[in-house]
Amino acid sequence: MARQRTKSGKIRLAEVASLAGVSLTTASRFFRTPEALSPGKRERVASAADKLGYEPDLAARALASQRTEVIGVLIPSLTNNVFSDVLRGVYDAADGSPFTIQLVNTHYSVLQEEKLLRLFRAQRPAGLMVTGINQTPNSRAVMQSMDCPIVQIMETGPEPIDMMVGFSHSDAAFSAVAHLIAQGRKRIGFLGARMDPRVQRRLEGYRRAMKAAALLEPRFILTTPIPTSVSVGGVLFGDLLARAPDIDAVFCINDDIALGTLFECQRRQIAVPDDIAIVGFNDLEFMAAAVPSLSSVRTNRYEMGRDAIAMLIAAIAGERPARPVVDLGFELMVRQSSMPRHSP
Amino acid sequence: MARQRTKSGKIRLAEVASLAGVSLTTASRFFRTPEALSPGKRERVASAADKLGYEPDLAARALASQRTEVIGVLIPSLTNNVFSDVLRGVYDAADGSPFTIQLVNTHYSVLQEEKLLRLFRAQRPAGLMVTGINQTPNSRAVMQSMDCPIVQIMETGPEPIDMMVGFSHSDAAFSAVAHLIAQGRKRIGFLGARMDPRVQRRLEGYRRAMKAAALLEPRFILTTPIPTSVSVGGVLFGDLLARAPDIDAVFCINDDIALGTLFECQRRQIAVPDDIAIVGFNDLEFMAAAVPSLSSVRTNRYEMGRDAIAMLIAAIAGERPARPVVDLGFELMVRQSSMPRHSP
DNA sequence: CAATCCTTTGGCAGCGCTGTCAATAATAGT
DNA sequence: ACTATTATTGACAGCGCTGCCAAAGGATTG
Repeated sequence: MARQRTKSGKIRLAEVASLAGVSLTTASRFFRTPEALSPGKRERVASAADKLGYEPDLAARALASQRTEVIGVLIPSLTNNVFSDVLRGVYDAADGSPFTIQLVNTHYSVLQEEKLLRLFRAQRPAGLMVTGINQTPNSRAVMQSMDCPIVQIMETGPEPIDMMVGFSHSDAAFSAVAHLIAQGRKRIGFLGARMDPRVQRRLEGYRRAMKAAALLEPRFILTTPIPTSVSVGGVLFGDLLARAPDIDAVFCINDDIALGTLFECQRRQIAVPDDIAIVGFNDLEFMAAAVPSLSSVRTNRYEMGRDAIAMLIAAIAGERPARPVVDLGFELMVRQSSMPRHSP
Repeated sequence: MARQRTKSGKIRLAEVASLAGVSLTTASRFFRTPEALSPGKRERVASAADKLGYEPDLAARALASQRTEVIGVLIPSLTNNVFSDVLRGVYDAADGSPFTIQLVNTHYSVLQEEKLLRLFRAQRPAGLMVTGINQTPNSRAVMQSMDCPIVQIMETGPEPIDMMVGFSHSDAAFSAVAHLIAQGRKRIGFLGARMDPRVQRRLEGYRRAMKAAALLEPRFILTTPIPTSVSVGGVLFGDLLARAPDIDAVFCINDDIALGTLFECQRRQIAVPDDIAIVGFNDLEFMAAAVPSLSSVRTNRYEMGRDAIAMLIAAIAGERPARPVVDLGFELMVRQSSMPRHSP
């Protein structure tokens, strides 16, 4: 009898086939197109595979079929807890599917992104998920040549490479600032850090809302390229106050900055919302628990990751979505920090 | 001339070889053992590969060599922001190496862990990183049969499967509670959620410290199986207060719970630290920024992920560490929330 | 100068699986 | 009953690369 077992003791498909009394081809077919097998053989291959504890060799499969079951995921940062929610959705959606997530970190660098895309292309992924819509022409070209479904997440915009699931950061910021204006706030600060493309668009939304109310003043806007954190939020707020002591509200580009601002207010005995109103962005869990509770713009991060991967998996199976661009929207969560002032 | 280019237009190694004027074997050797090539050929293969933009086919390589350059990483949760720091270290350490991280989520389930380990084994990873030390006998058996370096992280303990990098959660908790006792606190609550093995050991450390001071009382201990969050922290603290209104300090199993406790104190006008001292665990960034700043036990999560992967990569290269178990320790960060009371 | 050893190179047989095509069996149509 | 289809199955040739072994030089040694 010919060699059945591989050197390493691993069970090969040939062994399953011979135990089931079928050809290698039929055994292989059991895993690819089980419906093409007669019920009898299907059953026999299944039980043989089960009895032997067969696990397919993915490398051999990938080589022979020229396809993989890998979904490449490009994320700009692992630090940012926004992405940890997205990733939860990503992994949850991939769970139970045959697909494997291959996560890589671009560190907010478009060159790194280009390099990683080339690397992915060489491995023929089944699908690809990329963050944002600001890919370089080179990156777009690489993706276009990849012949696998691709989904862009976090934002929506014109000219999707393939599919998109996100929301309008500009509109979300606009609505937050419009809310503050509606509450009677006039001198609304903007606190931004690590000014990535999405944050830039939030700034754009802020500008649009302020300009519409004829309240826009450059001195209200304070940004820094350094990464965000709660401490940075406190420092930024302090700096803003030094520059524009008359502000009566701040829109923070994320919740860490907002929490840092709240702490700084507590430290300086500034009453929130009576002296200063605060609105954050993302609506992390702690915003509702803070004292006072902090207003924020809820974004659907988990759903974004989950739906993006689900769309990808469907597209890999040939089911193109009806609409390739999905806008998950946002919701303004108004809490104590941006409520009307107590009457004096 | 024989087929050079693969159907998909991908450049194969044979093409590089012929452009460089060497045999396929030599070209292959350039990527495996470049030092075995004569400088001249090495140079020619390098420039040919570069000119053609050659990217190796990893599936073919894996199949032929019976090895992969994949490091499997098993993490129990993607929600827990403790792990996002670990993962940052993991990905940073893998960056620049030929190794690829394959991340999977066990959802705190040992059965899931077992299943995932079997799946990994079938793909012959180059190395493996698993969380914690509470693997089932089955899981240990699978790992032992895997013939690749394995590192356990988050904790230290006896009988490493192979290597370990972590710290003693029990000692860390002990030192936090001992600190509170040293500050004159007598009725110290314990707030725990999602009681995973590491949290259990923190409880053990708390018990040890309290018992040593003859202060241990069951009513001080409040735990819940539900996942942690800031809100849950607030609720737990409220419940603890209802049960033991006389407590003068709380040790929280993580910083989210601690922050929730602080907020709940603010809500109830309980003075921190005068009425209640608070100590958290992990020392997330916001702890220092809170008002009052919150004491915590600093754990080296980033370093844990980074060092674990570095050890793995070294071990794959044949460089076994001098000591297979690395204790990264912890540091008690004493801040305002556990300072002495103001004199009355 | 021959014998020996080391360095460098190439030929070749797979790695475990899938895609293609042909063969056969079963079913339907006339 | 006989042919046309369709449903099942199997044989076989690779997928692109590496590991092994042998060959060819070159250097070294006695």
